[in-house]
Amino acid sequence: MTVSKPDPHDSLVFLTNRVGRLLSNEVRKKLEEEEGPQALQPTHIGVLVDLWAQDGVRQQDLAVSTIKDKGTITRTLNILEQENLVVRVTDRSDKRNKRIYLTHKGKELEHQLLPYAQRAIAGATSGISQEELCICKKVLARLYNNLIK
Amino acid sequence: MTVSKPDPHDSLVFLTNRVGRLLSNEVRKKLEEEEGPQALQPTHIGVLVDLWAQDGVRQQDLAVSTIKDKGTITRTLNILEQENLVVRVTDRSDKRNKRIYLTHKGKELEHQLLPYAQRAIAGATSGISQEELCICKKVLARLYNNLIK
DNA sequence: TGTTTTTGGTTGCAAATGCAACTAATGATC
DNA sequence: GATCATTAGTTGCATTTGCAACCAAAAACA
Repeated sequence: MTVSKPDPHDSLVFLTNRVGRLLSNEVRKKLEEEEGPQALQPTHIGVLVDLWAQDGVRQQDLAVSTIKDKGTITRTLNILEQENLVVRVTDRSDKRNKRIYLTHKGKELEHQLLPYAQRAIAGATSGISQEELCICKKVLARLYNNLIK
Repeated sequence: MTVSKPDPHDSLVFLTNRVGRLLSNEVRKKLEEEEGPQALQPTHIGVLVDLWAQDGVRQQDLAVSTIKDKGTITRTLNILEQENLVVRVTDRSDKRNKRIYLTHKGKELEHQLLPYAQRAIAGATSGISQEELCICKKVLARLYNNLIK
């Protein structure tokens, strides 16, 4: 009986990781070309992305949603706070919690960054049909939801 | 004119990065549950994955294909060599190049690791139709090919 | 109410990473 | 053939990361 050799490059684990990193690099590269050296690390942007979806969340929530250690979140927020992109507000009803809010500058940044992400995606998706792309995103979203719980 | 607020969570950049990391973590977790603490880091496995597809390549090729700094590859290979998973062979016709070959142990590892990856994928893809999954992978593969050149 | 457990956030430490400077080998140009 | 430019790999350094130990606040329980 013949068993076809499994191709790792055909695996979802491989594909999502590589495409993810390549896309991030692409965004970063385009950003640097036009805006000069970037202080913001991928993780910093990852945290911001989650805050853009919803702010006022706790550090612990960010750790879970960004899939990072909570110590990493602490330090990332130190930097974002220095850059005046976010503020930490201690929860008065439960002083263990710190709620993270975007500043005006932090909210602005989304609009600045978005075009670069869109351009990177546009470049990468050229020659791929809209329907298939749409299905791909739908599947990824379902994978995401399956995995975060 | 109304512009719908862009949802970062709907972006390919976001989805591929998160799903990729979640899947990798899943594999790692399952692996540790059954095999105890793991010495191999994600990057190490990433290099191995490329070697499983084809070995005898140069360090520089690995740096490009794994999307990592070449210094990182040097150090990763130091560890993989210590673990007797790969060997470095200086190219006789061009002494700058070192060709990386899998050892027997290195080749074996693919078969050991694969079930964990497959189980992680099976868990994540439950409830998703085969066709859609197939399209998703096809699109990711095309994105990958668009991005690496 | 007093004690124990749990939870959110911070910090120390060791390992990993990207960048830039460096060395060695090859290729290009004169 | 000597000199200069390029390429592959290594190394030093500063930054990032995850883990584990820690502290403070709240919850659970007696």
